[in-house]
Amino acid sequence: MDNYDTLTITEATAIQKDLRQRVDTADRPLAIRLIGGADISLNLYSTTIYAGIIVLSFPELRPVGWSLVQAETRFPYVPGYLAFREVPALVAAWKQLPEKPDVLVIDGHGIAHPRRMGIAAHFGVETGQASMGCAKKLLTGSYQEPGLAVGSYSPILAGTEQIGYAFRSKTKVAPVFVSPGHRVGMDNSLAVIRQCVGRYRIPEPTRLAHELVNRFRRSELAEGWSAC
DNA sequence: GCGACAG
DNA sequence: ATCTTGTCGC
Repeated sequence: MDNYDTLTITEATAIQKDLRQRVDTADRPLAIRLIGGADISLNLYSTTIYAGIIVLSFPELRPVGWSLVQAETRFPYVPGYLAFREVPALVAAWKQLPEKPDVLVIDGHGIAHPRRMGIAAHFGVETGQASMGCAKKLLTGSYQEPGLAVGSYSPILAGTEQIGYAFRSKTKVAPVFVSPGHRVGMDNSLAVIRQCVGRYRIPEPTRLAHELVNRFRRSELAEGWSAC
């Protein structure tokens, strides 16, 4: 229950079904002072992963610190089971943060997942922290193309159930897909991401986290915690 | 059975 | 996920 490396897909599926019963996706007033971005980086064919979390002031979106952790993963990348590969390292990076952000945006989906337990929801339930997902590609569900103007959005549907939003972060550019993780509601997830848009398609939390872990993988940064 | 398939 | 330069389009 602590090491995911030897799990079978059947066992992983059972864990997702169990975690699903504990997710809290109710909308609520969010008072955000700090927001985090989480991502991992790796070399092709390597079992070593570089996980990182960057913390930004909100709503200014200025980096205030980060946490980096190098780890080994045995669990392969299997669509629908990304959490079993990346969450352990992200949790280690999370625990290392001296001050936790109010909401963590993770690269990947929240409940926009076949069993409503994508990496962001999984991480949130496991740590008890508010989290949401922001992915570059759809995993499951369908959506109508949002208007071409920045800020446009449309719901991601799984039958009649809404599981997220397709959000246009840049005019005439492919949308990003956001969804609640834990302790963040559907509308909350959209409101948060709207306030995280900088000059690029990828919202600042995950964009900066991606940049961070890549520099870490290339040995330009050291493992551990650092303030900006 | 067939196609789809986060990072 | 990662490897990479130029090039098309607004």
